Amino acid sequence: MPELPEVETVRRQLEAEVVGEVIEGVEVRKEKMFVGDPASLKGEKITRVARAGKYLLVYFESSRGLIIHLKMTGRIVVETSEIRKSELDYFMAKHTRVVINLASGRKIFFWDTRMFGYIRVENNLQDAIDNLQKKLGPEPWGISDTAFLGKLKKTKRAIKNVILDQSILAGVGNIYASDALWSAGIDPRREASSLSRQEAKKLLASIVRVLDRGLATGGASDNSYVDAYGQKGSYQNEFLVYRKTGEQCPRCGRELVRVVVGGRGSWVCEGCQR
DNA sequence: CTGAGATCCTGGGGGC
DNA sequence: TGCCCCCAGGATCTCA
Repeated sequence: MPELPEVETVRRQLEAEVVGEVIEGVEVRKEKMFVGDPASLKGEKITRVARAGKYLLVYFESSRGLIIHLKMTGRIVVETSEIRKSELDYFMAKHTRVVINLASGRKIFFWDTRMFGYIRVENNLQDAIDNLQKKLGPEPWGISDTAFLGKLKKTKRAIKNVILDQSILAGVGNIYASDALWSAGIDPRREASSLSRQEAKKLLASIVRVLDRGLATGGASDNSYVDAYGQKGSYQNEFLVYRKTGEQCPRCGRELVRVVVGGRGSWVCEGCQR
């Protein structure tokens, strides 16, 4: 699932590939996944690609721009000489929902099996980003232990639901939440307000650590994620507990179990997560 | 106000 | 081989 490390990986690559490119036209194959008038993008020049939480932000030279969310199975892939024809054919297959044609002749593919993701045209991108930021909490690197603890103390919700709440902390998804909670030795079902200062500090440090590890490995390609070059990341090879039902806890050896928290699968060691 | 649950969607996998 | 059902989960919506 594209979470912060996956989206950031795509952002870096997309920025490296498409800044300076001018949009020639947009081919929308799935109406619901493109919000706005595709024809209006002709002539827009891309100047910057940024990110807010799990949202990709594509700036144009004008005040306009795009907000992209990959949701669960979205992929953004840029046509480059490194991507072989066979791979492009694959991306062009039935799950390609939008194709952005660039004046240089290259293409940006928006591929999404489950069609939860979207590209939205914003006539005033900065205003749209400002509104988006109001709904997003800080990224895990940008919050103090004290401020994090303060947020936890305010709610009786399960700690896992709280760290997945984008208005509290932006960028964490199910994979990194499960691994960070294991790393910090905290049971995902714990009431958030019950965490001690020490536990909150440890959890925040664990979240930062797993996200950094995700970034360093190019993200998790557990099922459908690939980067902007169509390549898999490798964080899935270092999952701590995510989707490891029945395997041994790396810390205490007890069998890991899957529990459901907030309707989501969560992997936990009931021996060393309290 | 909070928090829980449904919803959008398709494909993969297990059971029989 | 085929069919059914469960599962995957980010954000948004409804409802208690």
